[in-house]
Amino acid sequence: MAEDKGITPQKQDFAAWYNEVVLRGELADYSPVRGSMVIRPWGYGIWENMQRALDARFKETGHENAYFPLLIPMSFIEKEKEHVEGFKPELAVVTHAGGKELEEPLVVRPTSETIIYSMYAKWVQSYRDLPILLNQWANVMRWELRTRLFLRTSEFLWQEGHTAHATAEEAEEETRRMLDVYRTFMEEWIAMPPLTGLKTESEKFAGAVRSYACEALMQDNRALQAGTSHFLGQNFSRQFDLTFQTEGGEEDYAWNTSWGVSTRLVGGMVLTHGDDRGVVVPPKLAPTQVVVIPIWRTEEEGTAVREKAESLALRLRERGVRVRVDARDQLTPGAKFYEWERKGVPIRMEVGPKDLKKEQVVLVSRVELAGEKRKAFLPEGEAVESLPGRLDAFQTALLERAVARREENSYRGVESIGELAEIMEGPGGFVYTGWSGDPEVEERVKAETKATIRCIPDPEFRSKKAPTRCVGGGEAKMEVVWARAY
RNA sequence: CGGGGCGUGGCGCAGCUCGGUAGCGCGCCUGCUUUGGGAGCAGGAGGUCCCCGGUUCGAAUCCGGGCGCCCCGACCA
Repeated sequence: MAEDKGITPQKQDFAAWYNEVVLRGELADYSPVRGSMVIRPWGYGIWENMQRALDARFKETGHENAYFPLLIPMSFIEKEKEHVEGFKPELAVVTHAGGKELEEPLVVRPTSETIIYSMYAKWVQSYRDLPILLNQWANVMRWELRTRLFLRTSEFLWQEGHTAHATAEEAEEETRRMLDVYRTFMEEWIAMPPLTGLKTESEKFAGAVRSYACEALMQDNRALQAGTSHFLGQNFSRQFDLTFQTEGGEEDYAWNTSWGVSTRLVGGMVLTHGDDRGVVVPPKLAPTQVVVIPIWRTEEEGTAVREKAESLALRLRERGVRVRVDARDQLTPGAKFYEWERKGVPIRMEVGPKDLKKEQVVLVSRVELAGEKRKAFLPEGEAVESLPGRLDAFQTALLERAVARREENSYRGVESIGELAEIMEGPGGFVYTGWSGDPEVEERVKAETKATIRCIPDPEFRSKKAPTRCVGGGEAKMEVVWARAY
């Protein structure tokens, strides 16, 4: 029976590995409707921790939460030309309600720009009403052809920030600020270090003037667009009459931004840190950071050991650690070890009769950190005292590991499509090349290599020596990063 | 949309070639023994075999049609 208990190894079949890790780690399960999923408590707890951290940052940067409705009049979506074209194929439309056909079909929001800016139009008269800085936590629906748990489902949870400003400069600044919020969050909380930069015309959000994105490199060396921030210019303002009187008394259209991250981040976390044992959850995101497993034989031992486990848990909670004691009697300790490892709890604490006598505990780390054994036998006091530090070290180590992996799989100075194709067919990764800015080149490279331009990287990610040749021949006007994407 | 796979107790599957009244593992329930890396034994519960139609004395099995889900390729956070 030991045979079917393992998870398909990453190296054998990455897609199968991912599915099994998500399902068996109890992050999510398939729902009866094609392409939609149920987020289970463990997965939702991770999302809640993400929400908490992000929400705090949104508030710190001056935003408030609000809620706009799920249903949007079809005519709204149709107002912004590029916006409709971008979303039409994946809209779910309500045509009947209350037992009869509706006069005007309603769209289940794929995103909320239209409804939100139509409301802003109502609320804004003067430059004094600006800026409006709102965010909403919501579900959205995009009828995707091909779906994957967390990474692409028909319905998903996200936040969408929508702001209106009096000047383009201010809106642009907001766009960049929120991209940076995302980037920092991904690094500090998910330990998933993204590349940031500008999207090309063909990859930008439908309806935006410019899109910026966080692009993270997963363990299979494919890129995951993990967060986007858009400068919308006056595109939506014009369609929804979002005008205001300037200080000089003239009428002008407001400048908008929108930005979002979704439950896709949970998938990104799995694809960044997971291993053949299952999920690995960074301590800052883990609903349970330390699981205490009492081990006993006799009832007498059981009582003593469980008591000890509870008192240790209490002491850890006093130090701000999220702890859970798993005292279930029906499972052997080994079964619990496997279960919590599958779910990715960062640290396990074992307490048995032997430890009671020696006044020690066993700490086992979910992953082997640089230069440390997974298992440590420590005096109780020391274990308790050291745990917050251990969790921090765990978090830091994950980020360092991920940064190192990203750099090891980044290729700079690539000058030809052939070279790029070779990397894509082989190991994959981020490939930096020069680009003329010609969409035709972008299209051709994509057709030949299946790689897309993930972004025009921000200055800090650019190569020391700027490329001079475009990957498709001719002169380079800028540097871009290619990868096969999720 | 194209290609592939699958649909049988809660889960994973066998049975289908060659029709004869449904089985295995895990899980679940009860009891006893267990518990430091996925416990053992004994007893037990649980199934419209995806749906509709056809062939047949008889269909999980053969034939026709439909539906659903998953995976792989073109579009997307």
